[in-house]
Amino acid sequence: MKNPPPPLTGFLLERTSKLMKKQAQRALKQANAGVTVDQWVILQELAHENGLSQYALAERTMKDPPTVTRIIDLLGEKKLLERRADARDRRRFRIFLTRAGRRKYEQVYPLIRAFRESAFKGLSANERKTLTELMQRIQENLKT
Amino acid sequence: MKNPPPPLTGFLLERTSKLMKKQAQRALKQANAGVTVDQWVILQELAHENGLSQYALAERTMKDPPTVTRIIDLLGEKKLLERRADARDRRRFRIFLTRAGRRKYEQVYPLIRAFRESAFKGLSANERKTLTELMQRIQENLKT
DNA sequence: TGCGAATAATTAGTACACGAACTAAATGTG
DNA sequence: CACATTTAGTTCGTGTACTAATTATTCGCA
Repeated sequence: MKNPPPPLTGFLLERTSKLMKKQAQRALKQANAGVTVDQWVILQELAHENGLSQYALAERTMKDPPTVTRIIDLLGEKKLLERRADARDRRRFRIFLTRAGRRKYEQVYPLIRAFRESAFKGLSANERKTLTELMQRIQENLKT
Repeated sequence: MKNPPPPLTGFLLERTSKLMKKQAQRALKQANAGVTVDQWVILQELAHENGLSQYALAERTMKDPPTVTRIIDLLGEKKLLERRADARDRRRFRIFLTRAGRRKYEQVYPLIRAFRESAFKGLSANERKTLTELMQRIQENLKT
């Protein structure tokens, strides 16, 4: 059986996003950013709203709670953020960037921004909008 | 600092593909397919061309050689494929589906097909084409 | 008020991703 | 032929993903 390769529309998306993540990771490493892409996503959320709970972070980053726990452990070891107990709900932690964490965010942000620019280079505003819409519709289809 | 969330065009792609993979995984599990998505991708390539080397499989599936090694180990344990030495190049293995492997492929394929249909439901042929083109252009941008 | 259900976070176990370093075999060039 | 280079595959270490199960706390509601 030697048919032509199947129409990999499904994996086209996966491959593209995988490639994007890999290249972003390289950019971070080459710049000695000291954080991974996934760690940076957490920093980013906190930079925009400090004091989120781990569950909130998990939702916003599309990661699972155990994954967030681990990433926060790692970022905590690097002193980029800290857990503080929530006074009202003792099950919960609220996560805060440290000063070093905010500095890290501000240092790395331009890199990520430049990376995104290069990834979407040549796409018109209209095409970017189309892309966003298509992604949203696919996500809707999947959220049965 | 409580700005609105940043424009996550980069992560939109990642999130969509992550969601897609997660749901595909669930579909496989619910049907007791006995293989993961990544394992299935390998089976699929072999179903279309049996006897590929591990490097060829790595390229076609966008996975790294160590990853392919591990997945092939796992599929080998399940007796779905087997390594055979290449007579001409003793460094190389050629990977062949077993009869059980081919049966597995044929059993799982309709599931995957249905899943893809549901993911892209409502997208016109034109939109699918646009999506493919945009993915390709982004990939080109990244392959510098 | 009390007790079952839901929630926040963690732990454990398996699978995948990726870089780096390694082995063994094949290839190329002088 | 000799020796450096390349290639196929593996091993190792770290980081991420997802499921299931566990603990502690809070909520819902009779």
